[in-house]
Amino acid sequence: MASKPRKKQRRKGRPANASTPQREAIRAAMEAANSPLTPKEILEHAQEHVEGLGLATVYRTLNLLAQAGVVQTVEIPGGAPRFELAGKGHHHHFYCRGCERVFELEGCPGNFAELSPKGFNLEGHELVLFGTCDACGRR
Amino acid sequence: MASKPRKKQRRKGRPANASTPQREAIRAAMEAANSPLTPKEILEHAQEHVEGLGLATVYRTLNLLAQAGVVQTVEIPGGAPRFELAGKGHHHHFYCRGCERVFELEGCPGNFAELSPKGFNLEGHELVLFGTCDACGRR
DNA sequence: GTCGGTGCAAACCTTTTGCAATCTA
DNA sequence: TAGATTGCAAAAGGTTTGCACCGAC
Repeated sequence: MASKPRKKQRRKGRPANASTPQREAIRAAMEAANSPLTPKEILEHAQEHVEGLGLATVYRTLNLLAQAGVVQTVEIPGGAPRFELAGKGHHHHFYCRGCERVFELEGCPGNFAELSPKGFNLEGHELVLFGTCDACGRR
Repeated sequence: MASKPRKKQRRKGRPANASTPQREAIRAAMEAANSPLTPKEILEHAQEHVEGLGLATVYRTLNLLAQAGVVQTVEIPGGAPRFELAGKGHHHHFYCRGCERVFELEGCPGNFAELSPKGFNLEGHELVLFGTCDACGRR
């Protein structure tokens, strides 16, 4: 180790976390949808605005936004991982086994503290409901 | 046409879903653990009883047992898929962010029907609590 | 000119599948 | 012997990473 680590001299080029057409398109795709989307779905929607957009950029951007707390991951047991914009307040999801779509739910029964064993520190929870949506139930 | 069997037509070879050392070891590994295990963990534990056991066999057996309702999948957001023996009654899980272990919880607040939108048919739910376990909380 | 962002392709990881060998009823 | 199970390796999906090029400050 001949040289000592330099301090971050980062103001030369473009600032980090810049707004780019790709990132705008990815965020727009998620805003347009009112339910969590898979990376593939995000790619397809965003490609309508930015041609040549690659899946790697979608993943990189999603990870970036997730780290910044702008997007949240939504994992449905038995389903593909999805992403949605954060900042909508605490809510949960309903997964329709018929059309495999995910719906956002309002409200939360909360109060799961009593389920935690003694000495455990409860920091959060995840709740997913399963069944059939209105349309699939009528079939 | 060949003669028709009068009793249960047991085929010539080994009956399907037979008990084998591999399957016994896999089931034993899950019984020994009091928390859901990942396929890799199951493989490592089962290999102590059956040398040369392959990961493919673990997956095949798990899928077989899952289809038969003997094991259940437990998916933790942000964690690897895990498997546990079924037949323990309805319960949920606590995921410790410190040691990344999964603990089984007793009881269930139930009654999530009111969260479902009108016309939706609720068939089931999945609940996961996050936080730190007793040991990790003392650190 | 620098440095971050992007696209492409290769690498990685997890899970599934094809196939020959093995084993049991 | 027939058919089921297994182990290995290859395949298949999904996600991440390396690298050269491009564009914004």
